[in-house]
Amino acid sequence: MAKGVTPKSEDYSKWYTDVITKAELADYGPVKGTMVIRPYGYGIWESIRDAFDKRFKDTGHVNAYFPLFIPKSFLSKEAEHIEGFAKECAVVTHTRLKSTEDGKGIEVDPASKLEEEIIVRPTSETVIWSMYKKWINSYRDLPILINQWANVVRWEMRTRLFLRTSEFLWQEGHTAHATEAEAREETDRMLEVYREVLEDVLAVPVLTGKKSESEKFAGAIDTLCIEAMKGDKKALQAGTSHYLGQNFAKAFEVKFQNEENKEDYVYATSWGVSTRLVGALIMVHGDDKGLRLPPKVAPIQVVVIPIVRKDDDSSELMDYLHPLISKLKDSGVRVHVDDRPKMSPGFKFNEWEMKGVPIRLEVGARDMENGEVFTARRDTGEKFGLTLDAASVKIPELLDEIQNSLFNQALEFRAENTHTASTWDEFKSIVEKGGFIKCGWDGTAETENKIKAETKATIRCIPFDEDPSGINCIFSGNAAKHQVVFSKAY
RNA sequence: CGAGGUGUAGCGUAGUCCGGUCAGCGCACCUGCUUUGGGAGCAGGGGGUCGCAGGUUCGAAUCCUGCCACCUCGACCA
Repeated sequence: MAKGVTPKSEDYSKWYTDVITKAELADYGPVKGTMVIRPYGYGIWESIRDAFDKRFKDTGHVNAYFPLFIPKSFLSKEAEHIEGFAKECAVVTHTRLKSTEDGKGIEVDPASKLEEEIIVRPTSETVIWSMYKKWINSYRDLPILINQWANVVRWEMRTRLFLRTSEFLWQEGHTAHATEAEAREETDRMLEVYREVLEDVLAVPVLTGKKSESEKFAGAIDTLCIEAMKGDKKALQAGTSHYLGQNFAKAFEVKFQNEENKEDYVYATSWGVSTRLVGALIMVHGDDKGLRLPPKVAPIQVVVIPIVRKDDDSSELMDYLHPLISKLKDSGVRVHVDDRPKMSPGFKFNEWEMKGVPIRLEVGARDMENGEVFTARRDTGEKFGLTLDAASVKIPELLDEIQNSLFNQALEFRAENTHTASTWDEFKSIVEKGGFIKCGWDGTAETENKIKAETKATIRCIPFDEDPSGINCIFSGNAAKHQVVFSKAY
């Protein structure tokens, strides 16, 4: 591994890609805009995925899998929806390759052209609702609470590792309900699941709220969202939960008979989070030494680095450590012993710091004599000795403490960079400095567009706890309809 | 699709103006010895059709032509 990363303050986006490549989270794929998630990065995703999956199941959902390929005709059924995705769909037009005339190359076989082209899913609403039509007849068939873990493809022009790639992994929940109230309740419930996982597991504080008309999902009635603040003070949409009303039910003619024996269209929701969350994790917690992982998602929570000098007996050291390591493992701590020979301890320290491991234990002859392990915290950089006996109890406590400390650091950072603006000049100067801006908005798309054109800041959300009474629109000066949060976003 | 820029080893690069011991350097990699508490040292070693295809020339990484690829910047996207 090469030396350090570009400092955050010098070039934030360079810092970001440096951390990803040097911590071996991901690499660029051979096709532009694609990404290989390497084992260490995938390990983080697995922790995130498992945390969500458990909560989805706990709230009554089941997993299923729908096809990657969608008939082109499906995409024309919900006008707004297709409008939103048309420009980024990959299309399958042929089904075969053949050798070229000279036998040296390979080319598309024109004879294999498809009658109806096939779309690679950019999201699965359409396939799923085509199936729900077959499965739903009566209110007794409802609700349907299905989630799928899948890859989707959105042919993006400008990509960034984890934040926006042509193909990404995600989870998409698609539920069908008999009443609007029930569907809206589901939308709220899943947003709350997202908030909880982000804050309690990823240690990323988020704002919760609703998207404005122009920022909402194509095809939704309402889009609820969680928004995080990255280390560059810009906003990152971390998850969305949509109330879709009867839009898709009408497009796919999904009707059911209700308890009064009347026919009605089904009410829908969809909600998703993606591998973008790995990017959020990096940007929210990382520092100039690399990643800092919250213990709950860290593939390795404690790394042990034995320090073996020339005449030392390494097996003696391992005997010394063994009881501690097995006690930690028994209490569910993910421990890794880095016993690679011929690598200096200093090199290992830096490497594991780059990879964001929360706790490092250095153990050599000196510690053995003292009956200690030398402990270093990744979040604060603090170092101290722990007696061998105390360590097995103290380390799990320390992991909890680090989890909290990372959350609190991020919360503090957000608080420092969240401002209230009451005049347009004030607004503009805060946009310059970066951060979230709380202010009034008259509720019109016109105002929203003008603000975006002039400052690049967008409405990130209308927070649930807004209080628009007595304030005016930051731009038009009219009475505010909402109190919103503006920010530049990724 | 509009405007710039770059292609030399896995990565980063020198050389290109002015053809000729220019195919070199750093990192990484391999071997050996000495090391090991914050990115070890020394010695030796492997690896390159100089983006591709033509052309000019006694001779091309270098000059000419044509391709190709990628990067950066401008069009409501987890």
